[in-house]
Amino acid sequence: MIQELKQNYGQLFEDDLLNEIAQVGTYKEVPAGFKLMEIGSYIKGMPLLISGAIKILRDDKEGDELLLYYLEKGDTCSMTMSCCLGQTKSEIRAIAETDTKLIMVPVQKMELWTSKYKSWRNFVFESYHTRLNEMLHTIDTIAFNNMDQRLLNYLREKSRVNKDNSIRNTHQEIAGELHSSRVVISRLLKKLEKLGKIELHRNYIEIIDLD
Amino acid sequence: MIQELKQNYGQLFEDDLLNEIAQVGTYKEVPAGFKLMEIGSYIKGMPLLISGAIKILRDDKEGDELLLYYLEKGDTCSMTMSCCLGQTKSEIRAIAETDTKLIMVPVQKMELWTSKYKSWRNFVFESYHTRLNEMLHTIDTIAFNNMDQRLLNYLREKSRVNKDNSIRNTHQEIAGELHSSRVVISRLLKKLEKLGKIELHRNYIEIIDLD
DNA sequence: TTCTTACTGTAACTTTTGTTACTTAAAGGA
DNA sequence: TCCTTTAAGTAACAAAAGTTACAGTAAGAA
Repeated sequence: MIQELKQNYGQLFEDDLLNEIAQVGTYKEVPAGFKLMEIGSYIKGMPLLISGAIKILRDDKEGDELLLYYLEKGDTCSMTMSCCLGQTKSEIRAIAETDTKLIMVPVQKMELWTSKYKSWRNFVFESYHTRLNEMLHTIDTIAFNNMDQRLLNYLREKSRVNKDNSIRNTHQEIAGELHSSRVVISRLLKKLEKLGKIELHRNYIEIIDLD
Repeated sequence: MIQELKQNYGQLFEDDLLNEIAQVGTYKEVPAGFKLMEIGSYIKGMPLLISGAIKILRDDKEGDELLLYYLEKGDTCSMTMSCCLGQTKSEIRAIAETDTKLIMVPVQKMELWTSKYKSWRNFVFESYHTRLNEMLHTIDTIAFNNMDQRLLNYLREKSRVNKDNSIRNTHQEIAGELHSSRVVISRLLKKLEKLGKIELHRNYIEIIDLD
């Protein structure tokens, strides 16, 4: 674990902190689709991502989903930190988008490290910063774009985080993450196919050119 | 200023910190409508709200607005803190919703206080926490609700923040903050009036019962 | 192989939201 | 007072998104 840590967080954290993390943290490998956090559940640990990607989702009362953003290598979950302080329940759901390697750090250490290590403090602030901006971006997308534009963004992002030119999802699943309906998504995808941007297949979508 | 500080932040901060704030901070009273922050501008200070309310707005490329949330007594602007660290430009616009009293703290002090005062650190984290949740709530509203529901929420919030049963805005202004069009808002307001929830007048809306 | 299930395509229709255009009316200045 | 400006009401239409229903087809199970 310590090599993984040094490789990914070596420039960020001082050695003392790296050692502490190695001592109390647990290394985990989770497969794509693994649920790391459920809405309403209490939070035991804070994830430090080594590789892979985690998608963060929000639910409405009817249980419909909405994809907020992805966490990637070097990211942590600001929501988790945020919740830890208030001892509140999770407001979001976290699911591994790809096979993911991460280190789980017990939340109790949070406050201690925050006063002890400047680098940790900076890391935490930096995380909040990127997360707030990510949320702003999410709001922009929802508020200012039509569904066709949102769908394009979605395909681009998904392809990027998965490092895969094929989107291996059904239209139903995509509709869920965009909080739309299957028929609407099928319709718009067909339009994109006619524009030569994608190719539709059963269970996957081949990206041709999304510009 | 120091009384204002003690009254509003006395339980939160230790005396040393209160004194430091009093030394370097500047007390300000701004009238409703005053622009405190523009998108793209650099940030000089961090606001600590004493009374009143500030609305935080986001723009799209065409210059259309969207109301994100209000800052109130005891709040500060996490976006500002967030920007300070990265020395980046403001992503949002801040305009006084009501006459507002606040203390402006130079951003240079941020980092120092963060390591020096535990109470400051907690305050900053707490701010991030509430702001992230506020953003989540904003996303919920936009993504999961129709315009009529959003309008209802808007009227409720506005009335609460202004401590006023009349909404003193034109339909045009409301449409702007909800990122909709005047005609749509007029239409929905008329529907609410017919339901007996509000009364429409020129330049203001009387709230009857929003439940 | 056949059968069943899940995924996709598409038509027809509804609802919601946005747009254009025009009218009426209130407020405030000259 | 009249005139100008701005706000609000409304109709008619257009576009976007959601819904229902059903058909065709690929994939995997029996």
